[in-house]
Amino acid sequence: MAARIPTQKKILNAAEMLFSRDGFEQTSLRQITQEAGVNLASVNYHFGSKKALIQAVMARYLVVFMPVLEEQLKLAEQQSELKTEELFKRFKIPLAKLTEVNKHGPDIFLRLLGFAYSEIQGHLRKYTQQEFGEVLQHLMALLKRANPHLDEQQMFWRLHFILGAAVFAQVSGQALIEIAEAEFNQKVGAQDVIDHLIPFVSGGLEEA
Amino acid sequence: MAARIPTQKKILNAAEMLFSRDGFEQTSLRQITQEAGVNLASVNYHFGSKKALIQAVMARYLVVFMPVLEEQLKLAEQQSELKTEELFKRFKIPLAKLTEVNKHGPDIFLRLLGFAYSEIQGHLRKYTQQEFGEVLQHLMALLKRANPHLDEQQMFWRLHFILGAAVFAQVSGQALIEIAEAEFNQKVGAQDVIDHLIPFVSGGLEEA
DNA sequence: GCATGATTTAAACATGCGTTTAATCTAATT
DNA sequence: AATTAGATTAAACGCATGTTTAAATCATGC
Repeated sequence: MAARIPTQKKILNAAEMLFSRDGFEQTSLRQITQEAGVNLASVNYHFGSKKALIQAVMARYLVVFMPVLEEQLKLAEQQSELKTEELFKRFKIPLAKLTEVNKHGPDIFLRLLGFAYSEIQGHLRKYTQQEFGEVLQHLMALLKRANPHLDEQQMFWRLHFILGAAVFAQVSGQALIEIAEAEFNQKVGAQDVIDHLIPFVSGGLEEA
Repeated sequence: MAARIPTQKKILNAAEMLFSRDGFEQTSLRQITQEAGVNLASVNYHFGSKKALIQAVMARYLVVFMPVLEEQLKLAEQQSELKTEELFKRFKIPLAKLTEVNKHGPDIFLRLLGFAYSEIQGHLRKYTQQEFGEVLQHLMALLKRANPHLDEQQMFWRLHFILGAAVFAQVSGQALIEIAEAEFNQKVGAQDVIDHLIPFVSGGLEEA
């Protein structure tokens, strides 16, 4: 018993935990390797660089998340009437799928994504844009169909505001959740935050 | 002629330019002092530390912005009917006042504020909260009056989403503005971004 | 059971940061 | 003109980071 966990997985798990808690830049390789119980040099041996490790951590979730999201958007596309809020709600399905990667997969992934966007590291922006670009354009097209009363410029800015609200909610997430829990005396999960977020961004986008 | 500019002001100007362009953490004292044409050690001599320099840069704008904002909120308070969008629009007055500090004062201040909130440096969070806390609570109370249909929890989360959208818009600001200008063939200022932001956050907040 | 290639290890490397030091220069006062 | 307090300077300090090195260890196939 005590199935031996390969070094790479040990590193990925420790990195994921620390990245999602503190952010990419704020987490050092020394913290990661200590947490993982492996040698400092093994990150560069197995992954090549910190950048590559970050991408590997993201990849574990993206390969699950992306196809399911794309599938959901295709389903939405086939419907005759297209409502904004319904479109956003479809994000919940690929998100829920991430529990298969990790019990707290959805929470972790959203926080990672938040840091990926808020830390303006070029390589990460390029990477996520590369991974997300197509799907985001798909989403944009559908949102335009659902909101024909908005012109290109309004749509452009509002989409980025939405992104900002979502990212900020995740990055400030744990601190905010703790405040909310203390304030309202009830447990709050990342999923609950999403449930608050969806009507907000829908209302903001649809506003005349 | 060629009125001699004191070292402190040279440092503040250079720091402000670099901080608002790249963020606080991303800007080193060596960059600042080189840009200002002064010695590296003079920052610590005149300001004590980098932290203190950051606060000094913020202070030049806060001392102008805050009293005018508070004044506007007081005016809003006296009105019988309180509309969300009108409340947000009142931010434009203290913001416009910042042109007295610097021609691009509003743009610069908003970006600085964005970085102040997105970079989770404890001391900055504490500082801005200390400066802003009272006014933010004032705003929160007024928004509650304008939106009696929302419960405490909805209000809590939506306010933070709004903050996120605003912060993100400013931090990603220059990149987004450049994209928008290329896309729509017209000049875009930070003020224009605000004009797009206000209906979005108003709609999002009011949503049933 | 040994040879070989993959892995792990401790140590050093190179770089950049904020800060401090101590000497030098400047300008006003006596 | 000498003194003195303030301002500036070049250099170094101490620390943390990601990365690289080269030796030691491990595991696997013959």
